[in-house]
Amino acid sequence: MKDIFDLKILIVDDEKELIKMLDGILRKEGFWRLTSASTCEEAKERFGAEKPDLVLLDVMLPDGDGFSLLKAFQMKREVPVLFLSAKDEDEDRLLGLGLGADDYITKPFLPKELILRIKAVLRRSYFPVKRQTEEKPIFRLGETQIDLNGGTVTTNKGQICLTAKEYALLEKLYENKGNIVTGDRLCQAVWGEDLYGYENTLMVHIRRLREKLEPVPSNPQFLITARGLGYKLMGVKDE
Amino acid sequence: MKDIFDLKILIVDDEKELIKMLDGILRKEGFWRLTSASTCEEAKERFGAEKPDLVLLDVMLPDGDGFSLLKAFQMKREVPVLFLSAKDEDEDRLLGLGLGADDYITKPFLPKELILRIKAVLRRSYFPVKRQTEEKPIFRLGETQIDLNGGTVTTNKGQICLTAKEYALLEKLYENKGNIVTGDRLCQAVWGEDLYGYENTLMVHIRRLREKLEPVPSNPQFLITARGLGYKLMGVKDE
DNA sequence: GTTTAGCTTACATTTACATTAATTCTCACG
DNA sequence: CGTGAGAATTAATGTAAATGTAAGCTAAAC
Repeated sequence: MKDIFDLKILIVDDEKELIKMLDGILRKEGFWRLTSASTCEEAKERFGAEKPDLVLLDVMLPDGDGFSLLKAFQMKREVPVLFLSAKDEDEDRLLGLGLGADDYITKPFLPKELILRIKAVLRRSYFPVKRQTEEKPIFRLGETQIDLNGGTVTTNKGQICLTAKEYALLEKLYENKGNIVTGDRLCQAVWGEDLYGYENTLMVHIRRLREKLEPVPSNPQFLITARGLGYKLMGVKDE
Repeated sequence: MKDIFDLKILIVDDEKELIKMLDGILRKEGFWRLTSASTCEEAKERFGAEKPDLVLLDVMLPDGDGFSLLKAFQMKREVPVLFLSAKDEDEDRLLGLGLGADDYITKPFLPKELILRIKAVLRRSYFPVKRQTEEKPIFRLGETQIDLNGGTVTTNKGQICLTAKEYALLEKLYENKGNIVTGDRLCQAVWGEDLYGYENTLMVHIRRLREKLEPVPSNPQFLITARGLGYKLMGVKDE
C-alpha cells in the first residue's frame, strides 16, 4: 500500500511566493511529489500530465476562477481538492464546498493547520474507513475451523460449505457464544418469524449443523442442547 | 453499497438547543439515523451501542473535553469525527486536527456549510477515490491467468477480453477472494443500485464469466455459488 | 413406567440458481 | 444518421441442492 507521502500534489496559485512557501512547507513535512501551476491553462496541462492525487487550488487565478477549474478536473476524474482563498465570503465557501471540494481554507492560514487538513483529506480519500459489516469472524471449535466470511468449515477431513440456514443459525449461535439461545430467537434469526410450526425444522437444521461441526454428531461437544431452554455454542476459540 | 444517508451519525453536545437544531437540519437534508449525547459518559455508551459512522463532537462538555473523547473513540475503532467548537483558538483547532479529527468547525456556522462539510467527510471516508496510477492485480485461477489491468484472461487456448460488467464483477469478487459476496453487493459494484430487478441479469453475467474462467463452466472450480448467500472466488493465486 | 422433549432418518417439496435463446441496447464506423 | 456487431438484458424453462415434513425412535426427568 502506498504511503500518504507518496501521493502527488498539484498546487495551483498565481502568487509565486505562496507556491514557494507551500512547496517548502510540504517538502519539510515529507511530501515530495509536488507540481505547481499559476494559471488555469497550465493547471489543466499539469493535471493531465501528472495525474495528481490531491489539488490545492486558489480561487482567484489570472485566466479564470478556481471553481470552473474544479469542474474541469472533476469532469476528467475524481480527485480531492482543497481550496485556498483570500476571500472569506460565506458565498464562496458554500460554492466551493458545494461543488465537491473537500475543504476550504482562507488565507492567511497556519502552515501547521494546512498540513493537518491536507493529511486529513488524503487519509480519508485513499485510506477509507473500514465498514463494520465487512469482516465476519473466523473461529475454532476444537480442531475444526469455521470461517463465516467464506461460509466454510474446515476439518482434518477437508473443507465443507455451510448452507444458508446453517449459516444463519451458526452466526446467531456465535453471537451468543457460551450462552443459551432460545428456539424462538434462533427462528427469528433464520426465518424472521415466530417459532410456531418450525420446531421440528429447527431441530433438523441443528442436526445438519452438528454433522458438519461435530466429530460425533450424536454426542455433541460444541453445539449443546439445553433441554427445555434452547441451544448454546461452547468451546469457541477466536482466531 | 450503502447510501450516504443510511450512515449513522452521533451528535455530542451539551446544549440541548443546538442538538435539536442539528437534528432538524440533518433530518431535513435526508439523514435519519441520528443519535445524540450530552455528556462524555453518555457519548461513550451511545458510541458503543449504536456504532455510528460519523461523530459530531463539541469540544466542551460538562464532564470532560472532546479531545479525550475523540481518543477514546479512536481506541475502539476508526471513525470520522467533526469538531464543533465555540472557541476559535488556533491551538484548539490544531490540537483537534492533530488528533485525527476530519474537520473543525467553529460556532456559529452556516447550516449549509456544516451539511456540505459533513457530506465531504462521509464521501471521502466511505467512498474513497479510485487511484488511476494504482496497479491492478494479476492473478491465476489454476492454469488461467487474469490481468485486471488489461481486463484479459489467458488460458492455454489463447487470450480473451472481459466485458465491462464481467470486469466489474470479477474485480469485486477478487477484492473479496475466498469470501462470500452477496448478490446485493455484487449489484452495487456493477450497477450501483439495489439487487431488485437484476437477479437474473446477474446470473447471466456470472455464467459468462464462468465461460471465460472455468475449464468446465457447468462445474465451476473457482467461481463458486453459495446457495442462498451469494458467490465467492476460490483458488486465487496472486502473481 | 410413563411422559416429554429432543433426535434421527427418509422422503417430498420448494426454491434458488443454471441455462438457453430471443430481444433490446450501445456505440464505433462509414 | 443509419447500420451492424458485440454487449447487456429479459424471458422462459429446466434442474439439483436446500429445505421442510412426517413418522418412528431415544433418552432424560419425574
